[in-house]
Amino acid sequence: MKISTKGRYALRMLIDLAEHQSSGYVALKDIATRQNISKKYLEQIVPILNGANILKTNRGFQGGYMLSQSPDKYAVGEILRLTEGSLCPVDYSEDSEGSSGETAMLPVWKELDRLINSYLDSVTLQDLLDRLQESYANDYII
Amino acid sequence: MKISTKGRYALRMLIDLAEHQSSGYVALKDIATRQNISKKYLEQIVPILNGANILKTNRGFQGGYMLSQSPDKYAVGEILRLTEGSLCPVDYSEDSEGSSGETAMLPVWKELDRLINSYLDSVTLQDLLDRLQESYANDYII
DNA sequence: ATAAAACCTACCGAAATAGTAGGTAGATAA
DNA sequence: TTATCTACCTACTATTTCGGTAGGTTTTAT
Repeated sequence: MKISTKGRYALRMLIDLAEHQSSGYVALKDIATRQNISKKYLEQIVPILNGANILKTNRGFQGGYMLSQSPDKYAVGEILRLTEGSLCPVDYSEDSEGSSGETAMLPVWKELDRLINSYLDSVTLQDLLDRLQESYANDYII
Repeated sequence: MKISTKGRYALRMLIDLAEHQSSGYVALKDIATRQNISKKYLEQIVPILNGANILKTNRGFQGGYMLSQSPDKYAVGEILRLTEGSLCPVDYSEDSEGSSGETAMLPVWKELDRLINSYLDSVTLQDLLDRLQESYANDYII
């Protein structure tokens, strides 16, 4: 019952991009350094986001990535479903043999799935950004 | 983000035991057959529940297992935490290096954790049993 | 005594996880 | 036009987890 680094790194990358929207295209190298993630591994995650039109890309010298939409258009749930596959805690597609155990648990798994997705879809990149600004502001006051 | 067979099988076993409370000690063989689970694999899961005083055991001839308490005393969340370990979707124990990405996500993971546990702790074996009875009743009517 | 049950320990193949490594292709600035 | 910086692509790999098997030992009602 864990979210893998793949999904977490994708989110961290997008948060980083959201923070640096004004900087134009941001090189993967910089994101990797700031977020303390292996750049090579990030390279492997990027195509997933790229294929879903999450990012705008510039290749070559001074190339990099940008968010293709404003941060309030990205739900955390959406990103995680892209990178992690379904967030559903149980595959109840096949082999629901109808044993009493499975029958009894099915509604529980469905409700849990609904709960998880509903919450994660309610949080956007913009929300995360707002909270970051707040935490930075607090740091300044103290 | 999946719950493994370990936790699901444990739940199915307990549901089976709850259904057969009146039958005295129930042999693992019977549970395995009814729930369509490898008995040998179940043998490996049982000690986890046994160590937490979930079960009463009788060894030897006509031995088997019983619930040590009434079904309303068992929360699904409790069973899953025993078998799966923490249900928390992210280990935020170490390496929270303070990169903006981690900082921003931390409250989200915590809230998700709270949500998951809160829901799963609200469902008891008795609830599952009640729903099963209902579904059996519906089958009879149709 | 014997059969049926729990209990225990070791092993094992496949898949997923979390990366590395090394190279190709495109864009820009000098 | 050439050097450099970037994205992009493909393959490999070590480790861990998952989902079991296999085979034996101990306990106990009959």
